[in-house]
Amino acid sequence: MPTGNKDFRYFILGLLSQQPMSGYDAKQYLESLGWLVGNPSFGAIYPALHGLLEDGLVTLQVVFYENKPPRKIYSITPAGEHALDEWIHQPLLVGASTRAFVMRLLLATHLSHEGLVTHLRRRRQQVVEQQAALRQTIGETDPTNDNGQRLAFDYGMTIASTELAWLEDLIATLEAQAWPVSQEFIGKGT
Amino acid sequence: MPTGNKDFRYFILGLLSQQPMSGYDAKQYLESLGWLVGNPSFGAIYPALHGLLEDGLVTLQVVFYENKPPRKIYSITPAGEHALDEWIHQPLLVGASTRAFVMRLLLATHLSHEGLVTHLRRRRQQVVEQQAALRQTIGETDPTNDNGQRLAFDYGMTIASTELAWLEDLIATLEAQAWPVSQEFIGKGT
DNA sequence: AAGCGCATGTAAAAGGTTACATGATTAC
DNA sequence: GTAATCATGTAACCTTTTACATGCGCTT
Repeated sequence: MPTGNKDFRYFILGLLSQQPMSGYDAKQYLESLGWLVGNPSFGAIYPALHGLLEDGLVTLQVVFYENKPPRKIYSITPAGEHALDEWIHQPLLVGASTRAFVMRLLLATHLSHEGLVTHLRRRRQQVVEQQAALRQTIGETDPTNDNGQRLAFDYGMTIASTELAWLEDLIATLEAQAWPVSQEFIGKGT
Repeated sequence: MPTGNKDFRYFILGLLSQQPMSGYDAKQYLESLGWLVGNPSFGAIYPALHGLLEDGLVTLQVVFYENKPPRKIYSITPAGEHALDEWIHQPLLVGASTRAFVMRLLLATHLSHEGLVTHLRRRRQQVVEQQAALRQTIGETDPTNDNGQRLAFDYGMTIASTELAWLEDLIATLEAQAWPVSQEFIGKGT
């Protein structure tokens, strides 16, 4: 399969594109996000950085301190910018995790207006499909059924509805921002 | 430490405790849940069943058909019931995934009233902490900051708030039921 | 006769966590 | 002197996906 692989690596690359930092920095930053994107261990972060370095997507600069251990600051290269751009514009795989969605959302600055809207629309479709699947299963299941299943369905539907509303709202806002161009056009026509 | 060990295996065991089924059945059932608990592959399901069988937590019965391939129906054993009971009452690890929470929620029938409330309370605490972490990071970050970050924070806060409200609501309902404990119809015994 | 749905299974590879090792400095 | 923070890194392990193999019966 073409995409989906090494999402985490590209996400780290995205962080570096916003600001050069060390592996330690990256860990702290991710922790500050709560569990939005999980809390990967050093065993995941350092190898990711080494890989990016090997591929020439980042460069390394060692900074020495008098009273602290030296730090390895990674910075993105032009090749890295290009790779990041390619990755972030790839559509999420069907059934991609919420985490995959949030990772790209966090790097929204690297998306064009159109790219962001597209990303949100795709997520919206997935959430709609998730809701449909739940509704169908709930319909098929006889109502005398398991309590845990009912709770989980309700949970899923509640979260999905909220996310959907959030997405719709944001999409509408972003589309309105694109609107003035057309309005100008319409204005001239009228 | 994102998840408890072998959560998935125990989750499958939980499915079997609700109804004997084959690996193929399990896959279909999980798919019908949308992405509530993910869509594990056969490469995850079959080995899990083999492991359960080896540990004596399930038994196997092969059912033959005339026009279809034979199916291997797994049923939970008393030892399996016991192991399931132990597992499901263990508190989720700090930072456990939403998926881990939902898996236990789906098996809520196997939790006592107290056990379910405890489970929900622990999840509530985690969501509260997640929100606190986000608020703090948002506060520390200067407002001229990155657009993607703002979007992701807003997303995280919105989802978290909804989940929190859902949890509070359910906990309140269950606590209200706690006194009129009522007749628990355990099993189908007459 | 080709292809699909059923149904099981396994091996290789990918990706992550856990747990450790190192070593300097600051705080109690 | 002992713990904690800073900072990097590796190796063993665990789990899961990917991708394949098998084989039957039904449909086109």
